[in-house]
Amino acid sequence: MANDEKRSLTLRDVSEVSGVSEMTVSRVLRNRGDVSNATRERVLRAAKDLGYVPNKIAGALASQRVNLVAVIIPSLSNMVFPEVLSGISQVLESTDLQPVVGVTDYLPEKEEKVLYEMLSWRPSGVIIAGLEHTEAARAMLAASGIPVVEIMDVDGKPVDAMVGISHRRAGREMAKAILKAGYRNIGFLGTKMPLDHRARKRFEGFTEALAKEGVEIAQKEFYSGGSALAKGREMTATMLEREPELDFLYYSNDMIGAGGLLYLLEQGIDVPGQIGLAGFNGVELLQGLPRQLATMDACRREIGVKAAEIIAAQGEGKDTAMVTELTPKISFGDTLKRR
Amino acid sequence: MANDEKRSLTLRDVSEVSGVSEMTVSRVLRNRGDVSNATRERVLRAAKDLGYVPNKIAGALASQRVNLVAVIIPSLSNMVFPEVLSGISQVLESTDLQPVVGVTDYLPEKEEKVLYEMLSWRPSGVIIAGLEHTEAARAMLAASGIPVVEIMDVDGKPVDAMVGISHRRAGREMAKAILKAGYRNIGFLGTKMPLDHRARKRFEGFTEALAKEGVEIAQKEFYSGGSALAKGREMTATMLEREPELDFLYYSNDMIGAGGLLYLLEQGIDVPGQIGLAGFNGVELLQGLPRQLATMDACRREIGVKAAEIIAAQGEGKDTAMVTELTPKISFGDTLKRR
DNA sequence: CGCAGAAATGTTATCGCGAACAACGCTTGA
DNA sequence: TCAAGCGTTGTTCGCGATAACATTTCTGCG
Repeated sequence: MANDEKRSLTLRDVSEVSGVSEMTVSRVLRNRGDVSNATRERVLRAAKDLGYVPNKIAGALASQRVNLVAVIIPSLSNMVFPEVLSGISQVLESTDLQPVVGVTDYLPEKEEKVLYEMLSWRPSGVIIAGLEHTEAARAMLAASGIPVVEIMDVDGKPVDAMVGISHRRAGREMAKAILKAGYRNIGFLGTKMPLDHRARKRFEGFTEALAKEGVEIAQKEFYSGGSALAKGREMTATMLEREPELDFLYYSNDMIGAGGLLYLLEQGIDVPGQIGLAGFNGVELLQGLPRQLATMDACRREIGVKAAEIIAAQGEGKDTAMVTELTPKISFGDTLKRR
Repeated sequence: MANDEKRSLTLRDVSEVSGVSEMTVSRVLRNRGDVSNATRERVLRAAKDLGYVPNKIAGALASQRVNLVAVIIPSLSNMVFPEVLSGISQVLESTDLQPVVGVTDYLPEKEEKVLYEMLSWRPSGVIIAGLEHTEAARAMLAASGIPVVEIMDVDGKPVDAMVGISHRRAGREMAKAILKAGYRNIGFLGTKMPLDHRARKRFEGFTEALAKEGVEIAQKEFYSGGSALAKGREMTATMLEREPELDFLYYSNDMIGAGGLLYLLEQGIDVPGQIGLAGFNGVELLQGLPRQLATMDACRREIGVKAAEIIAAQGEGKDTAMVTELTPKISFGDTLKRR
């Protein structure tokens, strides 16, 4: 069954064993073209006995086709991108395409490097998070000649196609809901965000909508690194110490929101009576919390699905919409009064 | 800067623009061999102007070398594997190797498929989670002729190298610690684990060590799917309803443990006085909980680091240890009495 | 039985790059 | 001035597969 040679097997080895030409072996293994059942079986048998695994490198070079889709995202360690990936995988599973993931750690230069690396494998498409890239990265994407889908965000101009939500609008909507519920003394807690453009846009939309009603954010607090849950806890404590009059806390993601929620409950503070809370993302984690945190679904899975569908469709020559804006819905949970 | 042709660029295009041979361009772009500064700069300039990205497919075929390391893991959506990955990436970053991730969803057939797919790209090494694979998968690994490191687990026989902890031992140690603290009426909560061999082994070690002291697990509960935090909560409620006399709950992972902890605290139950708790993995999340859950670190990052080091070393022809067993440490937290 | 047309199989020419070796040209010292 | 020596650049060939076309072997039907 196994083979112990140093040199790896080729079509030629299989063809010699099965007594047909390399071309026929190739046809059998790719299920393409007419091959009689007898030879097909003989070839499959030989391939299996030898433990032959086709060399896609050579195959790709010869056929000028690579069944890979580059997926470039900032991080795997929060809950958001794995869910996007799962949407992508689900769709691609029914095609012959395969996702390959690259992680950028929110660093533009690393993004550029990862992109270069992936493009050098000539994938069939690129799905990349965000609309902000280095100039070189944009140029590569534009020059690549393959379908490109920028995801998560629609506040900007895409190289090619984009699928996402408007984070500015998400921030605005949340602000409106908060104001409508009667809160006025609002604190914001988020990541240090020079490089997280989507968090920044939410923040901008949020402050903008507040300003329109003459409200200004009373307190801000930013973190970076560490356990988000713990950070949410700490930041909440710090902020309330500084400004006990706050009646609402808007967190830029659910994890720190959850940390804040746990802290407030521990302190015996009335949520949402005394203080209201809201996060962002709609992560699954929230379902296990003592109280349901108000949040806004970022449509992560759906974004992955749509993006993959675009790539798959373009692979088949079909035309597709260039911009797909999804609309997140507020979930009020138990931490944001309704009216 | 950008190029709009349909056909993608080749060395030839760059060579024509810069007026040297393709070989010289190749040398410049790979930083290999002697090239005068004048031509080097001319070539780099041309490549950049054209937006040329080398074709690694052709390069790999010609050089018979691929700088990819296949990393095959069951899931991305829990906290455990991303951390392993981060260890791997960190090490590989200082080499010219690059990880490529494949996900199996804990399904042996999918693992086999993913492995086949990855091997067909002729990577420089394979890092794969677990010691249990289909026979075909084992055969492929053995026949591949490249370094293979099986990770996470050392309770079994590896194809080649392995790095991990003994989950049987981890289960035993936790059992001992629990007994030593005086608990006797113990419940177990975990995943439905026919396919999660490591969870199964922990469970086996756990029951075995209890049995040695004449203790038997009083209640068991298994889940699958859904939000782990919420499941932990539900299962804990169910279990205590069925058997209020329990004085300890051992969870097969920290997420469900955290759900249980939150539930118990809400119910005003004295932890760890009335009921003790422990989980497994040592995930970062725990740091934000109201009380520190007892757990056992799975050495995830370190496993990734060691595995990557082995691959990197073998790439350079160095010999390495075939078995690396790491020893997890119990962290008592606030939910397991000390003696 | 014979021949058209389909089915099955083989042949040849790439694909884009890198390894190995060849050739070039400039410096240097006898 | 010229050969040796070295740094630099070019040529040839092949990596392992597939596309496109060529050829052979079956079929079926008049």
